[in-house]
Amino acid sequence: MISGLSTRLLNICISSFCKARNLEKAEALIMDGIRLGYLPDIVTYNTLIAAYCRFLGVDAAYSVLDKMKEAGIHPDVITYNTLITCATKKKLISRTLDLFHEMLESEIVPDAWSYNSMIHCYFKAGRSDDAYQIIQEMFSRNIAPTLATYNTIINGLCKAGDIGDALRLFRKLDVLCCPPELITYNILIDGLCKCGKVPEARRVLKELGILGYTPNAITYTTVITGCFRSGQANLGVELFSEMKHKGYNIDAFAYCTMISAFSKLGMTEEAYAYTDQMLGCGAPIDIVSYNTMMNSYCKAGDLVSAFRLLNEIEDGGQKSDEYTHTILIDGLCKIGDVDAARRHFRYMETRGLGSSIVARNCLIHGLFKAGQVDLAIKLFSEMKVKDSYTYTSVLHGLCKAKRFNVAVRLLSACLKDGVKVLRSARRAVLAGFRKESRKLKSTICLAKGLHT
DNA sequence: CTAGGGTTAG
Repeated sequence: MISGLSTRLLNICISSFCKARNLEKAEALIMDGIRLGYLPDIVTYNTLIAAYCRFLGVDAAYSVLDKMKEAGIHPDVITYNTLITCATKKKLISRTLDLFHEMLESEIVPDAWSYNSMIHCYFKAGRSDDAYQIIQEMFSRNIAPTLATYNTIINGLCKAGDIGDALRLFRKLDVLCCPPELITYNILIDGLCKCGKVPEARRVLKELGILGYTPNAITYTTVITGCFRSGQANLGVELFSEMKHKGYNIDAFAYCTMISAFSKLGMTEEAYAYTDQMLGCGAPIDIVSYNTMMNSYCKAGDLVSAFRLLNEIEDGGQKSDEYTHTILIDGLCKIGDVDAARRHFRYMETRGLGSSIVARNCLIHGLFKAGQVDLAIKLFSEMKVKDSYTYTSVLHGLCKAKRFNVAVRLLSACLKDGVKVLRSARRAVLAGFRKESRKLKSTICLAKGLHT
């Protein structure tokens, strides 16, 4: 009894150290506890695993799971849910699936949380059909869906472009005994904005107010992004100052919303003004904020400032990511320095980020633009995974280089494999090929004429 | 231990 109580107290202390990111202290406390005879329990380990997931990633967290098993404590459904959620957050799809299977093999019965995470995982991976299958499985196993389940599905449907189904499910929530909450409204508003239905989003916003919900900072930034996307920059700016005026916490999220919106419009001055505000307000600057600032510098052609930020990131002990380097590579290509872009891509590879399809797409585009056709084709043929951006860039590039025969063959391969290619690329290839054929025909006619 | 806002390419 006393031992149980003490372990519980120990767990509370460990939890607060974990929240403060002080994992060394947390582990030292576990060791102290063991010395005093208070053995860590499942809660201790789950707390530690959650902290490892948050700060060090799923691999590090998994090593705690091994230690836990060595100590004779069996992982439970919460242990696996924690790991699964972490893997999904990091977009490690196959890792998520492996963990789910491992959980089943360990005879741990998945609960609603597990299923919610799996649904989220499949939607995030763009695998809607697999998500539906998991939902089916959840129902057939009589696991009651929660509001989080419906929120996850509505979000997934929105992201998959299925706004109609998302709205239908949303309207059914009361009947399903899961009345929507603010988070549900935020999901729906974002989904509506992202598919261009800003007026509907504003209707939902109004409905939210009528029902007595108060929009939070997330609601605001979501609507602001929607305004900019629909060409209503003024309204976006207005809402931002309203947000400030009403005392909402203006954090890096809010500032980055404005910075990236103005960057997209090519309005450098405004983007820089919000950057100054962000840096001046003392909010912590995370990697996404750095990437946002770098992007605005790159869009303005100021690569010197962008690289200065890269040094700042690395000196400050933060880790640059795929976005960071892709932004730089694209920036270098846009100012015409493809050699530097290639060098930076090699640097990116040394950082273990070389598999980035977006970075490769940018580089291919830049190489074609700079007339380095053979290098572009080499990079293209080396790519293991290609997408519709890859093919569109390559088709445009081949047309620019007047290699219409290759382009036609590639285009027909795309059509056969169901790869979506921008209409502009399809038209360029066909127009070029027709023109080329006409030229060829007239040359043949001319040659025939000369010989007869 | 899940679900929502800000970062990249045609």
